[in-house]
Amino acid sequence: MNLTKRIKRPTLHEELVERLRNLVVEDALKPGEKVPEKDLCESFGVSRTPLREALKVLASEGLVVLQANRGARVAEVTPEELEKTFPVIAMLEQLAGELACKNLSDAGIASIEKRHEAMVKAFHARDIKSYFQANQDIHAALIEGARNDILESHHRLLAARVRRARFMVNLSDERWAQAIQEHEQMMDKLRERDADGLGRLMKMHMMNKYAAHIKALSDKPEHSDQS
Amino acid sequence: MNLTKRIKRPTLHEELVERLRNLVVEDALKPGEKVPEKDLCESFGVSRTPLREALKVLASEGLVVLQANRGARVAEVTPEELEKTFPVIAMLEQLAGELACKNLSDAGIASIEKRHEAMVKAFHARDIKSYFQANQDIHAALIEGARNDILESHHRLLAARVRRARFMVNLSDERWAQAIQEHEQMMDKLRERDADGLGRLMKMHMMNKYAAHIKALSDKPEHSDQS
DNA sequence: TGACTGAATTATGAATTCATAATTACGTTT
DNA sequence: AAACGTAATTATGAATTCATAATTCAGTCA
Repeated sequence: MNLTKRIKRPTLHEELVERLRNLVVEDALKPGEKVPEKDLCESFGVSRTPLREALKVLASEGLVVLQANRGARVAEVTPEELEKTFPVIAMLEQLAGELACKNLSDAGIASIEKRHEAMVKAFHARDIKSYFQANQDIHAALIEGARNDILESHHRLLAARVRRARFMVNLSDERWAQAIQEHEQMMDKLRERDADGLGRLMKMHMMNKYAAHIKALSDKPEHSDQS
Repeated sequence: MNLTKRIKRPTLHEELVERLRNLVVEDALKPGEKVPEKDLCESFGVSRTPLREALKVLASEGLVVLQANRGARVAEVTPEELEKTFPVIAMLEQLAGELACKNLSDAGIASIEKRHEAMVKAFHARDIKSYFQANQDIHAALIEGARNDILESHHRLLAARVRRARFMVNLSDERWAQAIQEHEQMMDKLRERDADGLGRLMKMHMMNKYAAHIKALSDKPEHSDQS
């Protein structure tokens, strides 16, 4: 009798890390906002000890910042941070593309292809929600297809931080169309299993996304103090 | 009266994260070894609370692994992990090389040059200790010269994990000489501020380092059970 | 009225306590 | 003697308590 399956009862603090991370990434806790231990403890029904452990982890991930004797604040998403984060993500995506071409099975590629079609359909239907989900799925599948958990975990960390930026701007229709085109090209390379090609495209895709963010930010009138 | 300088009194847990990380990276705590909270609490003179917070952070950095109700163990350094980590570091070094060429001042380059000479001297004197230190300084200076703290923090995380591998093998004289040569080429590119060139070289340097590790591991007789 | 002082309150960092899971030690049975 | 089962011990996860830093708020004085 070999029960390889382990009974998984996550510890409180692991659970909390996950839930808190979601609150931050999904913008339920807004950047700059202070994270009141007491309130969260009550709403989660736990004591401060595991919650504080979770906050330490979130801090090491860069999602919150701790100030001694002043508690935790949700980390801001600044243009400077984006400027520094995107190039790093772009490099990781490049590597992911290269490795995915080598390590994905034909079935894996077919699965991505299906999601790609769903994404294109969502684009034509202007269904932002579905588009966003499909897009995220595709990228996640490519990263996972690289079969490199170190790469995956670091990518996830950075992606979480950057994903919060989507609440700062709304992407233009032009950028949306361009992104679809880039994805088409990526699919071509993936089908051909052109590792270098896909890597280059994924890196470029990410830097173009960054450029679009920058542009959207500069176009945004808000915060321009001269009225 | 503007005292921008803040009195910095690190919290206990920050201090502990640092000290524990050192113990792990410097191999005072051996891979696979269990980390007994009680003993460490005594030797550091702190209670379990901040120590456990520190362990959670170390775990999120991948230096220890936590098992529910079974405490913490120092993470193993496996060939599989190295295989996955080195390509990621290599990409980050490539980016660092590109950015360093753009962002380092002439004085910064001169400073690296000086360390490079010290390293070469240590090589000819076969002074491994000094060599290792100078080498590490150079890489750190290049990373820092990239002026990208996101890149820097992720690189530091990965470098810490990989650095532990040096206790697994001893590098060959051939590899040592080759590494020096690679560094010479890197210095050339840096002087010319050839961003792409330096990036490529740094990536290659890292992958060659990996290859040398693999070779040294396979040459190593230990653990080959047939006696 | 408005800025400053200092006490009261609150929130935080860290130690301690408590409940329980894991490990060890021991005794029993075959 | 070896293997199993059970009790004692230890280690861990989480709650609670305690000390102190930060913040709030009321009162004072210019």
